[in-house]
Amino acid sequence: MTQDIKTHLSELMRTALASVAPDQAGTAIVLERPKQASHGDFACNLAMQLARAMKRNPRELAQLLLSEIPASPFVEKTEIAGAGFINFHLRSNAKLEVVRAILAQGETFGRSTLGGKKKVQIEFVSANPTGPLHVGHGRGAAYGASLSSLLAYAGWDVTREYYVNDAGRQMDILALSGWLRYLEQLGETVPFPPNAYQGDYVREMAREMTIAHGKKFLRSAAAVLEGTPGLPDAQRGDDEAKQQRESHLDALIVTAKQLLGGDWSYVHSHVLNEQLEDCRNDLEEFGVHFDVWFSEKSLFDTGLVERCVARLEAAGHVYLQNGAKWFRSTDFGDEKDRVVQRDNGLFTYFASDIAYHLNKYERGFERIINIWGADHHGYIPRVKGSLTALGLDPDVLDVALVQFAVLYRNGQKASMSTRSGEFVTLRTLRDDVGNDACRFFYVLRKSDQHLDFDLDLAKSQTNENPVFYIQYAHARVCSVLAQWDGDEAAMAGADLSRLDSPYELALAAKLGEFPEVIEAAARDLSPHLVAFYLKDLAAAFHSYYNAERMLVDDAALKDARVALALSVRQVIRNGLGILGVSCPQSM
RNA sequence: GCGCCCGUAGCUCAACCGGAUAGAGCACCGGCCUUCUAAGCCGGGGGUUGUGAGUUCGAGUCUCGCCGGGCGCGCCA
Repeated sequence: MTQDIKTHLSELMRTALASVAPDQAGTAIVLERPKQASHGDFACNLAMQLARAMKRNPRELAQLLLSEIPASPFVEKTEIAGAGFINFHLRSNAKLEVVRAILAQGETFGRSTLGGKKKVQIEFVSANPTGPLHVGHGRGAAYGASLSSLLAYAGWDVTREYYVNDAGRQMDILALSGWLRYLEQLGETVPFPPNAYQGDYVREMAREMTIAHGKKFLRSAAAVLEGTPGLPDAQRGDDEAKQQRESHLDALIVTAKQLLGGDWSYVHSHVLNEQLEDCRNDLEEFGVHFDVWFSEKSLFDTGLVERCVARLEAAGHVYLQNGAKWFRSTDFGDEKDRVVQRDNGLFTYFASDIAYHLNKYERGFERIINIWGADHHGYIPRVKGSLTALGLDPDVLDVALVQFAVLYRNGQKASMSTRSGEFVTLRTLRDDVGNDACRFFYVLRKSDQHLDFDLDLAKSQTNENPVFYIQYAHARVCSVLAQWDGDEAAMAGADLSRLDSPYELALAAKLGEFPEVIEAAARDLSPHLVAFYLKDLAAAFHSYYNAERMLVDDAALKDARVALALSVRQVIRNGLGILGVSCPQSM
């Protein structure tokens, strides 16, 4: 029953609708939980919806509908209120039925068949493995992991995937950075380029290489610098100077590849694997798990990128200009056409991304969700355009944008640039704040809203962090149950009729919302709704806890209250489980 | 300049397909521990939902203008 009380009411309304307005039978029945208790347990706005189509007074229509609603054993009374709402007041047995359902269903309570077991792929984080994850990635990780759990809970067959950008220039820069540090440690100092990776982790990787391979990769500084254009003055920030720095870096990469020959790919894969491993460990510790780590490089190795571009070409969506191949994305709503293959023959990142998406479709996913930083929003039209051009349905793909978290320390913005090395890592944040608070804090607001992450506040470990509030409710239930020391399983059959206080009925109503919250949150890709719901549930429990005693002498009443407490514990567990937050037994 | 997103209490944020008196937390003020965990509860002050129009039974929510903020506009990834 439980959730089906809503379905039940919906059927009552549909019966009334068929009788009052047969030609409007297709109108959706909307049942809401009124904000005010005096408005009953459910409100229906059907009469107002019909008013427009039928050009009649909503209250009159409400009266007609009301007289046609069949009698129900669960409904105490119905009434017309406001502009034409029909309010349902339920009998208390109907309100308490949810407790029984929770105890019977346990950790499956709230699960839904909404997703129909359809295969959905969720790709998230996908940070370049060129350095530690920072707090911006953390948000994407927390959101993606929670969303994945949420959709799985709502009946989807979820695959969590990380796209590893192991094929581009950034990886070359990282390999070069590691190698230059390696040379430096062996006494061959080449001026470290300002636009190479500065972080200490690069030095550490270099140290590991010296330990493992000694002087195997050693070359003279003079050889490295030979033929390399010089660096502009460090103070210069103009475009020309920036261009010169990039050229300098690229020249060094070319030289390094020549000097190292086959060893270059060793250095390259060494730094890649180091960073990837670090990243994976970081995420696993954060409770963020991936089913697939997908290599961008593999798209080139299997020739899919080439085939993909050829396919676009064959379909007439590609033209040649200035030696480069352009995809005519403007035909599909993009602002301008995009290069897929440069005049030097190299494919662009966009080309491999088209191939990646084609691959996703070919793997048979019925739904694809990309979680991107909001700064990539301009990228959506060209990707969707390329899918359309390939004859695929672009609506299979959803892109959920995550705004970057802006970090504040001592009331000031903290820098988050990876290259400068002055960023706060996710690991640092987790150490300071704790994984639970971190996971919860990240999903406490809509993902596409800016998040001000106040480090000092998060570090303070006070009750200002709402995750404690929810965990505390759970711990309180556990504490009561420990003192009660009865048979939990037997409570599934407890007589609940003794629960009649406003606190108890309000709590039961709140528990009953859980399945609706799950579905709404899954539909909107909004795990934050689960977080807000849990705060509300915890609040209802804390109020009750302070108002009534559960372990009373009256055995029947005690059993009923214990059953209620057990169901609260279960729903908190189910909810926090989706958000990746633990449920301590005591605090 | 063009495009996308956002403006809600002092601060950080909610608000289910457009519904009834716009809600929480923090901060501030006043109460509650001889009774299951005070990381809690109860009460109080605090709002022209940036602004001006429009759509309708009804707008924080939809449409348009304006003001303010963010992001994007590479043969980068």
